[in-house]
Amino acid sequence: MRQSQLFTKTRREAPSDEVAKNSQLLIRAGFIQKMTAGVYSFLPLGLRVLNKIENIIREEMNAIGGQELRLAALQEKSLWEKTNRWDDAVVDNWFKTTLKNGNVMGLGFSHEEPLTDLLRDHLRSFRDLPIYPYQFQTKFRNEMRAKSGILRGREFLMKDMYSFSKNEKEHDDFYEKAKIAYTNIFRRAGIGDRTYITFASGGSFSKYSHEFQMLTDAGEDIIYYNADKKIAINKEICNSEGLKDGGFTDEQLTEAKSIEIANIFGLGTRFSEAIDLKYKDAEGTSHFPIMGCYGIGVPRLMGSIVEALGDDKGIVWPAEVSPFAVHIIAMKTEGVVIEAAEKLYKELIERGIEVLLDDRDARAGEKFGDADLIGIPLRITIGEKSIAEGKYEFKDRIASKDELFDKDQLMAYIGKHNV
RNA sequence: CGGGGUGUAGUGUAACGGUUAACAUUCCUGUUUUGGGAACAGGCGACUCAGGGUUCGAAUCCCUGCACCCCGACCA
Repeated sequence: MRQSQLFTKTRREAPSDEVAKNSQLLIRAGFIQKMTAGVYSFLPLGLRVLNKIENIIREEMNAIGGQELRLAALQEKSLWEKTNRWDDAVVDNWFKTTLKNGNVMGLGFSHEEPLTDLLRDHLRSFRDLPIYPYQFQTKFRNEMRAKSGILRGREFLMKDMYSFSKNEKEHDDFYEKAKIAYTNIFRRAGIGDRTYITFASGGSFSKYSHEFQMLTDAGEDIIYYNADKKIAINKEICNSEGLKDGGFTDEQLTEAKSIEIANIFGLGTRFSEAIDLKYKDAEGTSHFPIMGCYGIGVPRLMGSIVEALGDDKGIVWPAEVSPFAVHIIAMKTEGVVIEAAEKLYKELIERGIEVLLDDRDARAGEKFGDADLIGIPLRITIGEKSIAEGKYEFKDRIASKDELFDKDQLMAYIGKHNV
């Protein structure tokens, strides 16, 4: 991509109503735009990141047997009445809308009901289990108060997986696999070192659940964690009973603010019973599958990465989620400089590397400033100096200065850090 | 949903109840520049959120609405 053709532009200042670091940087760098409170549009750069994150999640879900599908966003009343989740007194963040014929429909805030209902058409025998359908879908939640940029929106993309198992053991085995998959996701997204599997309350479905909490002051939760053992417990259940049930012994626990970027929990047979989803075992007896639910808010993960890694100059993207792998800065728009930059640009693209080429007619300071703000991890500066030496000026986003590489070194480095 | 605050060019800010609503930046023209947000000159861009009211006169004061932000509660 040529930066001169990118329709988004950076800005020096964030709008005054944006207070959160994640949305300030993402708006300034041209990744997102706010439509209204809690509702953001994703621009070309932002969508690239969203798609990168989505693909990491997809790969990890597929790796543990997930099958992707896509349910409808519009939800019908009668189905949700079966599980007693239609009434606004029970679920207070529904968005509801009325059809021309007067029927009321809801915009899905979660999808346990429609998926369970869908499976009534496909699940017959114990041979059909276990199954792990999942989707990426826009969720609508009528939050009392949207806040913190893209960390808590009223409309957001979510990956939600649901597991259907024959028995508790089968469910537990998968639940553990899901934990590992999630751990892989956050490691690949560059925040593994500060994300903790956190023993937490199970809400209305089960006594306990597991949250993936990333340490950040921008978060809304408080957890107690132990960095050495990589364990944590949510403050809401950090009492003698919770500690005992979570298997905590006498670890030193540190209190910290954190954000819940994912949550997994067992649903038991609450939904399969209410919606009457059954299968027959080898003896021909009917049973309700044991269900589990595994969610990740995609924009929230994106915002959390910005919160965690961004510095005073801008965003710092980990390699796997960066909108581009390499940012080439052409110091001039004419002569040998732009020729050399174009040549490298094409060469890298031929090697399958995603490159953003800053070919704008702008001054060096502005280009470097924008590059820092946009946060692509690898930067190559093409100018007369290095061309004369036959070298490439290379800089990691978080390094303090450039290094001079020859072509082989450069390609080797990019190959090693490109994903 | 309770409490508090704020709405002025694309963005950030200013303007005692009193000129043609100012400054910076962005953007456009031109000249000179060209390795960490250049200099000069010129120019575009605002019914001051909406609707009422007070006043000789309202961006400014009052009322209503809407929107946004913050704190809290809530977050299946």
